Amino acid sequence: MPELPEVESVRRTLSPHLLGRRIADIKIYVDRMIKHPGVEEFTSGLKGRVINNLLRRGKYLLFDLDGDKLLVVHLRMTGALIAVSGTETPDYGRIDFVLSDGSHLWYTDVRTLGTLYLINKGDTLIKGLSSLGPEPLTGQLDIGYFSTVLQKRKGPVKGVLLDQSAIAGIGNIYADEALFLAGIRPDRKANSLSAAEMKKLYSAVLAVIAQGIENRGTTFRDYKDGEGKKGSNQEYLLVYGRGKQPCKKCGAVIENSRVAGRGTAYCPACQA
DNA sequence: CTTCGTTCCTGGAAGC
DNA sequence: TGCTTCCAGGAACGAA
Repeated sequence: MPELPEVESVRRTLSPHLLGRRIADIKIYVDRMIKHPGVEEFTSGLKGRVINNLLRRGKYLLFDLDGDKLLVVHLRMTGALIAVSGTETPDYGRIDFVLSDGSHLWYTDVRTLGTLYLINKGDTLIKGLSSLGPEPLTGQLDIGYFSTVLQKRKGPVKGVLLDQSAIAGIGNIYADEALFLAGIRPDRKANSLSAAEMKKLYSAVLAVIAQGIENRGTTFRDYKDGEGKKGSNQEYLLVYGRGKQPCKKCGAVIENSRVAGRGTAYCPACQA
């Protein structure tokens, strides 16, 4: 599942293939992922635009186009954007962006849950994008804000980490990993954390995100970067996907549970 | 305002 | 072996 580190890895690997290129044509094979505007206007609005920059906000990829337009892509669960130099169609290819140099940018998606939008810069019609919380790792997310948000919430702390309007970019993998690193149970009420625990969790969030980017993302099932390559962070996961296996720190059996509506893995001995 | 349940979608794994 | 059922989960949405 592409979370902040995966989307950032896509941005970095894709950029050299796209910047300065013009979108010559678009072929859409699954209409329902185009959320705004209609498929016709989406296609005509993109044709001829130059990709000036590729940006990321939370889990959203933002293609900065000429004419003050933004192509916004959210990969959701199984989406991928892959630069392809030849004419071959990748597996599960859903949208084909034909570029001015003859290369292709393919949007692939097994489950077709991803979303694409073409908007004007400054538009706020994508609610999930305009209501995003602060970005970790760029100094936007500070400990004061983080503590205040946790103190205000009565639900499980994991739910706050997953809430994109509270903090941008954290998904199920990095939430579980951060909570393990901080030694905090995922189902603890957010407002029950001590100041020391909040600080520990804050540092853990920054650490797991940084490590994820350094390892070019976690390929648990489907994730691939902009060149179709897998990440390596899955080799370093401590709890996610490790249910019923021994904890790498203490040897206790990692437990699977359900917190905030998500599958959750944690160590009952290391996390309190 | 928060919180929770439902929905979307496909393929792989588990169960019978 | 082959069929059916369940599960993976990010975000939008409606309801409490």
